[in-house]
Amino acid sequence: MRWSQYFIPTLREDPADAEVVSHRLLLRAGFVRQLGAGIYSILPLGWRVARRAERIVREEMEAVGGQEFFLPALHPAEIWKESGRWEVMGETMFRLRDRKGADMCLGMTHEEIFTSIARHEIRSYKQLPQVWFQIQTKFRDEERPKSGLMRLRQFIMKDAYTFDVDRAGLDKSFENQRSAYKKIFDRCGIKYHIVEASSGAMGGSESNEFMARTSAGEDFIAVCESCDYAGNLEKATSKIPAVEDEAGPDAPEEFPTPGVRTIEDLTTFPGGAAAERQVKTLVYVATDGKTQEQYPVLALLRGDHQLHEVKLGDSLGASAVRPAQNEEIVELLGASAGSLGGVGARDKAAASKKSLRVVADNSLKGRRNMTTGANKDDHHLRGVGVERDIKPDTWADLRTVQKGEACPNCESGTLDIFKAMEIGHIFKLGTKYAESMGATVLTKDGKEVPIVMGSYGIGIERILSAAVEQSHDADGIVWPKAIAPFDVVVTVTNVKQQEIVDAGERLYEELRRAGLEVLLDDRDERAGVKFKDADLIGIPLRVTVGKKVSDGKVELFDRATKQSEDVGLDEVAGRVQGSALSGL
RNA sequence: CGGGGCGUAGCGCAGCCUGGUAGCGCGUUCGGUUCGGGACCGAAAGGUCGGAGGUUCGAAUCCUCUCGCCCCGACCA
Repeated sequence: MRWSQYFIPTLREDPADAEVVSHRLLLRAGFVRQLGAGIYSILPLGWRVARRAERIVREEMEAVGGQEFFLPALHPAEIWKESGRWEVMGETMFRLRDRKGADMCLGMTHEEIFTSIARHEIRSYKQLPQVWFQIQTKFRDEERPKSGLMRLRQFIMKDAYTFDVDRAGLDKSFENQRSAYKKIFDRCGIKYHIVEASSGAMGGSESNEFMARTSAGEDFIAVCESCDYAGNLEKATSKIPAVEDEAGPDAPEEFPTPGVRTIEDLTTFPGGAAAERQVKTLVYVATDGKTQEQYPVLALLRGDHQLHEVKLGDSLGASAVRPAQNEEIVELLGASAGSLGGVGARDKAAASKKSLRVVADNSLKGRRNMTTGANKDDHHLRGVGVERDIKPDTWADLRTVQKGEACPNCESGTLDIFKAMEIGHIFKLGTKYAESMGATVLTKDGKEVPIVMGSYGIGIERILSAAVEQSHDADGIVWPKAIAPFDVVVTVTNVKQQEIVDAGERLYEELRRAGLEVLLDDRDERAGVKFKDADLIGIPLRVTVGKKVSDGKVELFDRATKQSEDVGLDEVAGRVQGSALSGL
């Protein structure tokens, strides 16, 4: 490609609307342009990168038996009504009507469509397993599109689905996908962590997220510094030292605590208790995942621990949880936040005809002689035994892991916590869709069973964002070699000097013949402008053809290290080729 | 959806408070000098001031409505 003819609209100044690095650089370097909130046009340079990423994805999918489909983005409502997700997806689904008034939607994902193909065509265990995938545009009316290409309303996704006759088959398919994903992100030059994730109310027994570390990420993950343990904060656990309690009184004792509202207040109040000797009592309202009924929940934690709301929701099988309003709390327990406790809470709630669920964090197991609110304003109880006096309905992991705590998986490691963005997610779906949509096969012994499915996604644009987030400097993008828009840029420093131009042209041809993707900067611009632009768009290698050609030399410049070296014209092609193929 | 901010030339912004013929920088075009890290001089083109309605002799500026975008929060397979 000749730069003079190629469309690379670089911007000298930062676009006002771009906040995060990847957004800013992709815009400035001419890879994308915004059309609307969460809707982007991908320009030629950006499309080259996307196509290279897709190619890697395709190769690795095919390597584990994946067969590529191309499914519609426009779906009739019926199929979504069958799986029950026409309602579940709510406002996130783009909906429209055709000329006859029939409900339609734009696909957010393709479980339904693939399942419908499977149920019509797959009848026997002999046809399984199947691994199907596509690279397709997805539409999601996100409440808040943001951060450039990170949260889009229209985006390209590789979605794969596996179909197996039983759980064991699914486990194997899942493992195949997992290893394919590793290869994909390794090849793309993205550093990632595989974390255990909450599969939410959508069902599915197990899911792994592939998370790329970046401050622009939307999730927090906890990662062990010495072993390979990693978890999304909504799932991560840690080992914490146990607290030894002295034996307390035989029954809780109430005592007045005027003005005490917080855990902190009580630690300094005469006759109070240290935070780890208190029971923190939080009131939530949960929405049941199946019946959609709302009910109150008491979440109990150690005083110095923080609740993680997703964990609470998961422990209840709830589709949503929210903190209760103060009026609701008073109605339920007869006291305001600051004086709440689990002792007798169920009875108080029953008096107002509410059924209350009490969930306690695992760290409260066996604890006694603790202090907590008395459900009476300005009063607390001491000498409370959690099992003896509160009797929680459920024990669960509710607390938010903190940086520096001990790894739950190894002996010596501690956890680091940082932000990351989700670039891939693999799920064991099980039989959820097969059952609701009637996709069954006959087993060896003639039994009809639902197909066991897995679902696996990768956001293509997110590969671009993650790569830029992780690999850039003050001058611009530094593309990983495997997905760079070009392998090398040949910069002709002065197009008015024939000798330089001729040498550049010859080199351009030679490199192309060697099978490389080459960009020839043949623009009538000053050398400085060309260097700045080349740095900005992030081509891994630059060959500068300048005055030294009269000595038979050009300059080889490494974008990542900024090292340059004089190389003889006869050996450049070999050097460039070697470097371009050297992977990361 | 709640809170905040912003829509003025291709891009980045000023002008608005206190109404009176729309400006700056970058970019673009032409001429010249320059030519290895975003050159310089000179000339020029380019704007229904997001849209609609209103107040006024007169609206980018004041008022009402509306559309769009960004950020924070909530939300999120």
